[in-house]
Amino acid sequence: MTEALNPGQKKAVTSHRGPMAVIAGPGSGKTRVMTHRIADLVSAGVSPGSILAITFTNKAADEMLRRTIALLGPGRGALFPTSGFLGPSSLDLDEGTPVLRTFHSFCARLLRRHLHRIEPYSGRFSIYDTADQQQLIGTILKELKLDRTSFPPRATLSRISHWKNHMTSPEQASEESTTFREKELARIFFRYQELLEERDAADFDDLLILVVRLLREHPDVLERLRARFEYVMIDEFQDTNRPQYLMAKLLAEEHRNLCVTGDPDQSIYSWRGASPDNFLRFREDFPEHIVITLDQNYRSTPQILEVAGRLAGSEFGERKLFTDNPDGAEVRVQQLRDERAEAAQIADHIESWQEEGCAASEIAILYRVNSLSRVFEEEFVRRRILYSVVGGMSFYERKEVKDILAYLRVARSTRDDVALQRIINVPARGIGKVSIERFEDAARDAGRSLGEHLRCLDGHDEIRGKAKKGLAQLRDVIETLSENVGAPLSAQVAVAIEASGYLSHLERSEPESWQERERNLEELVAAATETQEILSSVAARAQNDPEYEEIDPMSLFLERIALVTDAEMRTEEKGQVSLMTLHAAKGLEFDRVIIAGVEESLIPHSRHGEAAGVEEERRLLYVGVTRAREQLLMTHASWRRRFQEREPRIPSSFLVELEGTSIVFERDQALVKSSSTWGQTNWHRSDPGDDEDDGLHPGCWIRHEILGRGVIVRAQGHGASKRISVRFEECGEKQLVVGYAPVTPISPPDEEWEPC
DNA sequence: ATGACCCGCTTTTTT
DNA sequence: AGCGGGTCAT
Ligand SMILES: Nc1ncnc2c1ncn2[C@@H]1O[C@H](COP(=O)(O)OP(=O)(O)OP(=O)(O)O)[C@@H](O)[C@H]1O
Repeated sequence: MTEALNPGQKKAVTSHRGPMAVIAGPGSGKTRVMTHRIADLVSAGVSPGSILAITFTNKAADEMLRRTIALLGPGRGALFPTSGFLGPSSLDLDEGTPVLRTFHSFCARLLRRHLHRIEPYSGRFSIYDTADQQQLIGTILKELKLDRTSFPPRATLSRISHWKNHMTSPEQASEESTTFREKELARIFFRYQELLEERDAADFDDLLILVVRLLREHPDVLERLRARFEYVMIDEFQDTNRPQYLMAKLLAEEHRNLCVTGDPDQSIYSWRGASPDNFLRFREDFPEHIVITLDQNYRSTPQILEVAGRLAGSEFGERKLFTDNPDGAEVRVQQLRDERAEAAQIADHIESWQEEGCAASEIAILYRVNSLSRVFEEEFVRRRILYSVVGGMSFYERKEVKDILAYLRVARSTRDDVALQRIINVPARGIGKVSIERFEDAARDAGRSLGEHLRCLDGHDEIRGKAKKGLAQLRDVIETLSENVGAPLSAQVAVAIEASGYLSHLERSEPESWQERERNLEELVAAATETQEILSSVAARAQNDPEYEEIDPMSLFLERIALVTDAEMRTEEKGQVSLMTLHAAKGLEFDRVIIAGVEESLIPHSRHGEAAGVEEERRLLYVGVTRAREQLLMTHASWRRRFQEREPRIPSSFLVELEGTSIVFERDQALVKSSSTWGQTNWHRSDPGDDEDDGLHPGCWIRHEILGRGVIVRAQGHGASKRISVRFEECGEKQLVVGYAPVTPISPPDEEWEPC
């Protein structure tokens, strides 16, 4: 198998030693460089096992491994089996396989082996996901007597995560805090970290931070890893954070073979502590590095790139892209009446594209927030369009699945109190709020975890009667599960469902949906079986490796569930349209892309983080636009249902900036009617020079086709992109873009209508 | 003291 | 819609 490389790519692929940064725009072949470079290293005789390649998602890792094997050809590729996430469990061994993983999965695997060296953790540490974290915060708020309205768990966690991603310790956070609120947050942070340690648990941020600590505090581990991974590569470098960079630096600063690829213009995860400033740090720490820029786009038509370029504007995109690709269809922007009309229109497009012969798997619908997927799903089900939603509410986030997983976690570790709290009275065993509180207090006073305290239940009697019986019952269930830890994974899962009496609980408490939920549990058993099979085959292959060290299967099973989102596990079936957020679309490409809900307050989102601001929103749309190969369509609705209300919507301000490109703007027919200020002409009247009096000044009255009558309170800008704030009689103040909003100046209403 | 039931708030993006 | 927090019947 061979694939073309341009001179820049070739240089990047064949420069094996020394630091290198490949900085290039979308579709310029960065990912292709990564795969070819791995293959080239191996062809040059480098041991595959000495290559560490970090990708942004697990899916990208699998894909890269697959492509590398294909490049090497059947003889060579067979050298390293496709083991994916569950692959060889001990990273220090198995020289035959390159390690292709995300930072998080790489770290988790490393910590399984080495975390016992950091007090007070063990190699069986639990990984806490967002739900676990939130539960922990809930516990802490109760303990510190803070209320959840002033410290919403979500926001609290994001503050804590921000500190952690900047490697700020709770002590430092407390010192730096000036306001009362910040100080309280720092207190929560302190306790949060304390409890994680007590519970032998790591959250996602800890996985990274603990590895940095491990490498700093244990030189022998660092030495071994440096010797093992002689070539380090990182993809999507613009979206790495502090701990990730430190880790890369620690691994590579001696041999200096660090290759990073990325595109600052596609940096969209600053809210997670990521920053393209890592490129600057790289330049300082590896001053002898070479920079390779690629500026030819192989993916998209000139029409799509024109839109991308305009979106980038002068803000970014100094790396101008050019393409030799032939002209394609015009980029279109469609306005629809409401979200249902939008979904119907999109379904129409998909049907006609499929008739043209476009494969469903080459079509993607992208949106800013997951909640938008629902209306599409409903429409697609009705129209029998096959689709698959990437992300959103995943299988492993279902309540029933999380409950059973909690049983498995409790059986594995007496320190995992979040898991125990989750199932202490599920199914109901007569242990109520008050009993739980007493039990927790007693455990804390005794200096024990809940799990330990439950074990020696008979030794104390702060709880009696029904609740005590319930606790004893729970203890016995956990006992049964613990005795089973050696059994095959699927058997362990089955026993958890069985011993807990979960099925009858479901039937009792979920009269509507118990059947579906039961099916989910069956699927969980099946997932365990599958994991077991993969692990057995990995173990079989490693048999002649005397140093092969097996990590317990349940740890790996739970780890995979925590770190590999279910979208990534789902085997991609052909013939399905993909639905996902703009974030999830990063790094992917499709023949035809529809970006839905391109409306103000959605993109740019009304609650974008303050640090990165609207510019990150702009980059996000830029990422979405540049996913398309042949055809791009953006839609926006004039009305959108949110919660129970129907809200009027105005088009994204980013669309206004796209006037004057080859984009075709189309309005919903039902809205066109006869309004004189609304028409094609508006689209081309953005020149501030020929500003005629449009009758739209503060104090003037207007009529909006949908919103009714209102008075202008503010006006900004000129021509079609002029923005006005209008106080409507019916629905309060709204912002409108003159070029989009169907507004007509009217004379002020008669005085007699005014209240006197 | 427990648990069934109702109400109000919430929804940005994710490893 | 889904969860925590409240109320009320057992
Ligand atoms: N030298 C080349 N000749 C022809 N096609 C190429 C070349 N290099 C890359 N491509 C193709 O261009 C497309 C984009 O490449 P790739 O995904 O590697 O880009 P990228 O830089 O990683 O993009 P992004 O930053 O948007 O994720 C792919 O379909 C790839 O096969």
